[in-house]
Amino acid sequence: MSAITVSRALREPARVAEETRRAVLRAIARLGYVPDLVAGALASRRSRIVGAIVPTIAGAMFADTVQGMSDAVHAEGYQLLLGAHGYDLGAELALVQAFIGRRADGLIVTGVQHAPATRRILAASGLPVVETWDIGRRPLDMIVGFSNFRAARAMAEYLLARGYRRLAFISGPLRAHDRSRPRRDGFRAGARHAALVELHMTDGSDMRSGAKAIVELLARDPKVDAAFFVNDTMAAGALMECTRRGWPTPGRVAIAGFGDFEVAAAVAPALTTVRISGYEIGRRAALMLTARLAGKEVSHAIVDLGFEVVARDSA
Amino acid sequence: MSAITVSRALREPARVAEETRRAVLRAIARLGYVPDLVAGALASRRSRIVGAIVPTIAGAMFADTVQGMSDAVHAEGYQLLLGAHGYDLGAELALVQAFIGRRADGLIVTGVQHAPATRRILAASGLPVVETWDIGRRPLDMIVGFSNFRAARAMAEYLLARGYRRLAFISGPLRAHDRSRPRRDGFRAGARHAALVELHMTDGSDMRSGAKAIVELLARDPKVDAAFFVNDTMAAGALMECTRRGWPTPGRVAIAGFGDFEVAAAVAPALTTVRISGYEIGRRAALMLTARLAGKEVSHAIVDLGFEVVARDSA
DNA sequence: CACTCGAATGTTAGCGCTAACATACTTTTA
DNA sequence: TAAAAGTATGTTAGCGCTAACATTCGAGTG
Repeated sequence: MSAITVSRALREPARVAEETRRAVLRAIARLGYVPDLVAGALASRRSRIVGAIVPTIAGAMFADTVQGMSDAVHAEGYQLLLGAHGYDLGAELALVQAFIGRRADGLIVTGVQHAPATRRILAASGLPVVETWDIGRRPLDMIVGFSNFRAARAMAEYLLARGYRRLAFISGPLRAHDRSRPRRDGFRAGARHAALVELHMTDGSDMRSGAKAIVELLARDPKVDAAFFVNDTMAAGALMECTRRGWPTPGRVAIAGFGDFEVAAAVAPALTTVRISGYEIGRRAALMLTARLAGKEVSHAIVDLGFEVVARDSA
Repeated sequence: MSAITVSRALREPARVAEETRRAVLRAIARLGYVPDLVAGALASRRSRIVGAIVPTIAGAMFADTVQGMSDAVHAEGYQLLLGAHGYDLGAELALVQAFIGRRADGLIVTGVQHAPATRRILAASGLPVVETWDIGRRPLDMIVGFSNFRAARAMAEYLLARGYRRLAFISGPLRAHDRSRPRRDGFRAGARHAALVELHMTDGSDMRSGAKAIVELLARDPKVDAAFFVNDTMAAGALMECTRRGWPTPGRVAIAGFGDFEVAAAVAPALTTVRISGYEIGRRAALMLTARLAGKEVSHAIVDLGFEVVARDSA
């Protein structure tokens, strides 16, 4: 029995006689043979590896997305090579190069902003790429996400419709290329007929930072009646701080978040937020990629998963 | 200039004349050459890939660990191949096989319980392995974690010392091989002189499940005066539910969690919990592995990161 | 019954790199 | 000053697999 027969028995069972296939499987079990996928990848020029790049894994935001990618990718028989760039476009470039060097069959990246060198290398590689977590005008290739601008604008409109008149936008550090910026711009657009205060915390976008922010905000401008946070983690932190200080929400100040993380529905009062599904973004991105790799025509190369303003008790 | 010179210029710059090295780098930049790490891995029999297997990526528990592994692994010039098995030992086996097939240089797995076939294959592979999130008597190879048993026991002792007399242990589904079991056993051991109620929710270990659990618990046994949850997520969910119902914590019932997740310090009242660092577990595991791969003698193959009962307001 | 055809299996070459050994040339040392 | 020891680069072979092209053989066809 030659090597190629074993190879075929494992990869294309239909092209091998039933009896041969069974003999191969028996021999493999007996010998504990584990096919070398590295050698296979070199010979076939397909690695069955998907590279994924997120800003950060920790935190509710992208952990779900990574889970979605992981689930979908494994279900399709691929492996997930993961990298986090910490909001550094240079680090993103390094990861893209490393993943291309690993001969990943396709890449999933976060956002639509990339260093020029990154765009160039991706284009030159000819690999299928999915951008996520945003919808841009000219995607590199495929894209799955939603409009951060419109989502934030919808929240501003919701707050105005509820009668709030002096709004605040609160974010963590505003990096050049994260999702805070379009959300701020969208919120500004929606709040253009109202007073708007902006506060950018420099020390993170976590619960502690949210707690600090709401105190700082109301000290600076006590008349603010509704605060929109760039994510639910910050918003929940702020909400808890209000509880601690006995400030009723929305009585003293209304609070809204973004993301509909698990914590949003669970806090008391429940958090008004914008629902988007990080898991679904990851899953769909992975499925689009593997479908393309399977030679299927991906008709919808731009998938807008949309968003939904979820009205709860806090605003 | 031969291929090997290019290879050396990139991998061992010191072994190539300065001038040659510069010429190589110039040519690489001009041609846009990206070394094929797959071919390199095949030839050198080292892939510079670390395989990591966690039960789940979503949720505060392991996302931090994955982040820690990712950071450390990239800093050492490795790539992270990630898999999640969803608490299924068969899926864990499949991932181990896939990662060995990918010729990962080493593996990081979660927990100390593995299918016999998994242990066999890992041993046969001869790869360095780090187990995490627990401390076992006979590790496969290296291990970094803490004693879930002792941590939970310490919490029981803390609660008794605070004067609580009727304790409850609340977890999600008790799987054969997750960290709930040693925590339950430890809590039992610490609570042996007190009344103990156990409640295992079948529908998850998230905030919603925690909220449901506390209601169910007090309906079943109104005299319980302190409830210990298997993780902070559940505990925070319960805490919020109490707030919602106007049950003072710890007035009506004391609540304690596990993990010292971000939410623990942020909720009101702040959550009494057991502090352990998921990030540090991931980071240390990765560093131990890469140190071993670099040929360094890893003297402490068993790293107990310990734990700390953090007394806050809820218990 | 020679012939085509298709199913099952085999042979050959090569994927792009690097380990190991070889060579050319320079510097040090006895 | 010739041998020894380094420094820089090159040559060869092969890592373990699979694409592409044989080959074999039995079944169906005219």
